[in-house]
Amino acid sequence: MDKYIPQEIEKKWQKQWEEQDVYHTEADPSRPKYYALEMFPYPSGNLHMGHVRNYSIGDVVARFHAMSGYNVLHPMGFDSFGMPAENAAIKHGVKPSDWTYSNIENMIRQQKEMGLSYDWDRKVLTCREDYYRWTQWLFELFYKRGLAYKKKATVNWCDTCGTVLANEQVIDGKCWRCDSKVEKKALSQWFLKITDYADELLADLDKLEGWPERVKTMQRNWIGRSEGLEFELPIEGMDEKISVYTTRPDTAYGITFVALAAEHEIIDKLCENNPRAEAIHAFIKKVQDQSDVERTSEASEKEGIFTGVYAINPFNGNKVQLWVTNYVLADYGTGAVMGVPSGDTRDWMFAKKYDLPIILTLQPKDKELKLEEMDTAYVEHEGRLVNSEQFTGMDMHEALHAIIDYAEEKGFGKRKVNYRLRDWLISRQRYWGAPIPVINCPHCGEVLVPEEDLPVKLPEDVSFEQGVVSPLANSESFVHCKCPKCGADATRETDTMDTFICSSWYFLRYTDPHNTELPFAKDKVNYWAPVDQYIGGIEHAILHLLYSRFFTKVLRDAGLLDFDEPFTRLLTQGMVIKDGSKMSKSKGNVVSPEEIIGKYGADTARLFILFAAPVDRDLEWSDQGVEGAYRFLGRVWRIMLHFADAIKAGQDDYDVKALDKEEKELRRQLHIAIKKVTNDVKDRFMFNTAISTLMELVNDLYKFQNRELNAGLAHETASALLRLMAPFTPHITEELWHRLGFAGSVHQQSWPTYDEDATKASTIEVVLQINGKVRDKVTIDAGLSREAMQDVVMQLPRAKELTEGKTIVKVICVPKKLVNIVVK
RNA sequence: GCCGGUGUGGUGGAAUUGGCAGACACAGCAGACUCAAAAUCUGCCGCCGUCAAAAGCGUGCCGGUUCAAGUCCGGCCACCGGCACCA
Repeated sequence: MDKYIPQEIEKKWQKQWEEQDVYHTEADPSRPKYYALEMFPYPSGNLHMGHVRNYSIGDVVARFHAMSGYNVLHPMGFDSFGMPAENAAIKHGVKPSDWTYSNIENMIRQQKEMGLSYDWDRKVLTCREDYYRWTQWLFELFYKRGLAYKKKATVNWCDTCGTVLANEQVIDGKCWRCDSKVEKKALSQWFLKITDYADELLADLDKLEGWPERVKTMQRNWIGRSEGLEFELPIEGMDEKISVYTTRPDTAYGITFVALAAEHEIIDKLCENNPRAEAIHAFIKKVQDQSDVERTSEASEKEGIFTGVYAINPFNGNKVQLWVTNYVLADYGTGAVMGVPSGDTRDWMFAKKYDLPIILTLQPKDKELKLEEMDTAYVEHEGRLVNSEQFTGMDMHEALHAIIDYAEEKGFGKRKVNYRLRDWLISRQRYWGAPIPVINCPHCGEVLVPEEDLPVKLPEDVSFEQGVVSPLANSESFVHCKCPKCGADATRETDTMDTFICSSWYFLRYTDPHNTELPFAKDKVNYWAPVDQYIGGIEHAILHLLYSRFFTKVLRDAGLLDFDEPFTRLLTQGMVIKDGSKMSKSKGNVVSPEEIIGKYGADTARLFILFAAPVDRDLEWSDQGVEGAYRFLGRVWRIMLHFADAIKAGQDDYDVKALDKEEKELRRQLHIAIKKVTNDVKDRFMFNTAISTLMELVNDLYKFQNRELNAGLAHETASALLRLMAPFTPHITEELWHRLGFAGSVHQQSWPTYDEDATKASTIEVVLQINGKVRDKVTIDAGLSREAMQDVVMQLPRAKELTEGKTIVKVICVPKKLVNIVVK
């Protein structure tokens, strides 16, 4: 008998599928569509196991839906702008484009070796002119809609990367890519106004039922919406007011000071003719010399300096001190905070340190607080107000709203919603990215490059050297240009866009990848998108997934598409772990996909990775586990060929009544397996249990290896088994499909269906329980009534023995499952 | 601190609606085949106990609801992830 040699059959079928273009897709409004998408990779040069896992999952989803009758879009591309290409240029003197394209070529070869069902004709590379032209076009669309603007701001600077970073790209004060410490710099940079969409980005998370809870939670945290009151305190002796924001207006009668951020603009005015001015400026300098990390760390002490100036609490007319502090954030709320020591832990500590007064305004129900006995603030959201004039005695929640109403009525405050989310900084001082299509004219100011002049191409006369910031600024041919409006000599923007812009719309481009008139045609995008199932790593929970949602909403408002959310369902796969930690070169625990595929074949690699753990959990790599997957495929191979004659002789239509008892049971297991695998793949994404079901079915088939098997049943079983396995292991199933005489490609067959009646057994096993403990089992006729079943079980010797001399309190009978006798 | 997730044999994991805990696989042990080995096929495999059985124990911990709890409720613990001086 032929041996299973994956290397031969995989090559053969990959070639044939490619030649016959079997994965080509066209939009077809008469058919239901399914868009399955894996996050496109950065072209680092080689696939790693995380990729293999990602694509294996996606391929099962895509192939399953294709077999289930959907018109499936399953594309692949490369997120091919970015720093590593530039680093390669600096280190090895290769052009970023050459480095990138050769990496892409190698990775596509590896992806093809996996046997993935991509429509390669739709390949999207973000670094190609035919793509970044539309990235620039979209930037201009944002600009025209008032959503792209340039401003001078304190931004995050990574010196190692020689560029700025978005807030989302700063993780624990460090650069998301190179892990080096992020500094603050004041620069004029481009931003996208994602905050305009904060409310919708938050609210629509509730619509995303197919998203993991933790991803939605992360986005909620990141957006950080809060509701409260913004109100003004007049400054004593000056014609100025200071605005503060609070989520606890119910504590407003307890204000004893106001804390200002060191950067607050009113400080200059407060310092005029102020004997303390010098000390105040010295304090501010000290604060600003601290890094962001130091400043915001839990450990750093809250410090401040009294300005000598007082503000008036508009609620009760109290005089309160104005302090400059190191703990109030300049860019959140108003940059000034009301200080209520009795109701806020930080304010309490601050007041204790500088001996500021404390007023209690809230009493809990179950105990009575006394200021002199308290050693921290009372921060619970529960209780009744005290010392709060007309609001005294009111419940805290009621008072919160009543006090806002009062402030609005009196005209010194208003309801306000604040967000933690900041606008998206998109300028990057790097070469290998999409140039920002703006020209700076000495007369006209900032001017968009006319649409017909797009793309603004990356120049070739660029030298890459260590430490050079903004390579484009050093390119003569790039910088100098004419103003499109007035024709005067002008200069170009020399920053490129954050690569997260490129990846915020690539999934839309797949729907119409060759369009030269628009980024995508509306009918095509509306047919294919939104993505039905998106699959990728949790590391993109905020960055890419939030940005893509933002883009989708803006493009909807611009009329380019008709849906609100880009990804209907999201699956965040777990990491691939070896010896307890993520595979990485530095840890030396990397297993190369190429090696595994070379040794065992792609089918084994895919099967193992899908079987070893549920898709959303981390997966511990096991060489022995891979062996096990390979063994299973060998078992399938042998048992299928063992029954080859019967399978070929059998027909789709055969006399099921002619089957003997064992054969009937095999057929029953087959139909149970079809039901279970379908359910696991379609609704639950439980590929590990789907595969275990297939293994059980194969085990059942082995019970027949030393006896005859009905040809009709052999045929039915092989046909269904190969189709059930096809999405997981596309090559071996295709090979066996042909060898066993089935027509066409297994991948173009319809998904097997099951006969509910065929899954039913004629006899069932029921359990005898005494006081909830299993004491015996008995096989009964499946057709027995509840009463008859109970009688049979009650008559069991074990039942009699164990109830003898005891009182039967109760008998619970669960049809077809168990009888529980409760005795005393 | 707030939010989310996870916790089951030697190991990865299963148990979908409260109804036989441990499917499937890895590792291990044994048998068949073989001169032998590999490969393959078959069987055993939670702990304790027993010649074998029975009984008992067992899903992070404590308690509760229920005839019945891995699953529901209350209270903890540990680990992982996110947010955090956001007023």
